[in-house]
Amino acid sequence: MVKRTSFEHDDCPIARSLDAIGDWWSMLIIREALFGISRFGEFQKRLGLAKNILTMRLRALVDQGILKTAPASDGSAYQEYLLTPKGRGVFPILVALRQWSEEFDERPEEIATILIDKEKGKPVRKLELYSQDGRLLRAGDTALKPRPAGKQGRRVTA
Amino acid sequence: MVKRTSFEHDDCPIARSLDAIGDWWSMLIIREALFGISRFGEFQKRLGLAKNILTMRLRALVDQGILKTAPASDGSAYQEYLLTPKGRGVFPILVALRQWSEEFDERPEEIATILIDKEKGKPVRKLELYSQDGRLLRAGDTALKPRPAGKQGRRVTA
DNA sequence: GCAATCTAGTTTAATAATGCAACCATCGGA
DNA sequence: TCCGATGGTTGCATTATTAAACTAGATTGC
Repeated sequence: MVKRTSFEHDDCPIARSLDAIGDWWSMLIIREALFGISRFGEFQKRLGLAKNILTMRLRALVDQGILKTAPASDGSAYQEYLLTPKGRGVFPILVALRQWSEEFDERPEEIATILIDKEKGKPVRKLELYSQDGRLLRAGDTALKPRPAGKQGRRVTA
Repeated sequence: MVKRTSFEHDDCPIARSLDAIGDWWSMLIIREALFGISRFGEFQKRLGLAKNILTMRLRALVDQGILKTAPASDGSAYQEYLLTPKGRGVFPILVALRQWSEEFDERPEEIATILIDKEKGKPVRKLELYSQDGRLLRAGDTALKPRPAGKQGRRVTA
């Protein structure tokens, strides 16, 4: 059985996130949604994906509480797809992906857009990870600790 | 997963990142690598993926400059896979994925690990996005600007 | 020095996930 | 009522992913 292995029940939070939004289209759909896209047709036109795939992705995102459907809003009798707080919470992930590309892509000149802050119109800073007492942390400065309460499998996957 | 439409030449940096590392396994391979895993067999054992897929993923990651192969190191005559700076640059993306799961997962009690800073042993802060003058930015506070068309200027690596 | 085993793959066959195109249903307007 | 747009669904061909079997060189045991 081939069964695209699901990470839904993995105890690694990264795997769990990937299970939810770790495919090519879901992230891009959320990206569009963050820019205000809400209609089926708009998603389809801007992303250029097959409609059946879009149908499935939207349904999955709704099922997971990342999007919610609302009955119309602009007069038309159709529905629209709106981000929930969980969906808006994906924003930092998208920023991280964007910044990685900006920093390491071999042809950054092909990147068409820059993320700026609306108020000043200047590029945003790089996302950075800090300790609770304010030190800048890099990968090597961090470690994983088993989650305290509860006892469950020890498959400590990084 | 069919003709897996490639985003390689898309001008959106998010799409470009996803094209490079946006599949389940690549991210998880990099996650393991960040924790020091470097051998084929170790990756295979810890991730439980098919070996042929691992072969292809490792090769793709090497081709993209995310991993590099080094001839042995622990004595054995085999090779190992080491992260390049580009590979280590994925760290914030993984942190973002982890934190999204921690914040929004429906069964957070199933998450086995917590990311702490080594020095103090305390959980890290949440990744946050700041403007150049230090204001905390949310999705709605940002916008996209076309990249200043132009010369070969160095780019937004800030 | 020979067999057993470990490592790092490749090959194969089956199955599951896409992509594309065509089809269907509903709504609003003329 | 007919027409076009929106929001899907269905079929079919293509491709990806998988588990499992197989290979070949390196290492270990004896």
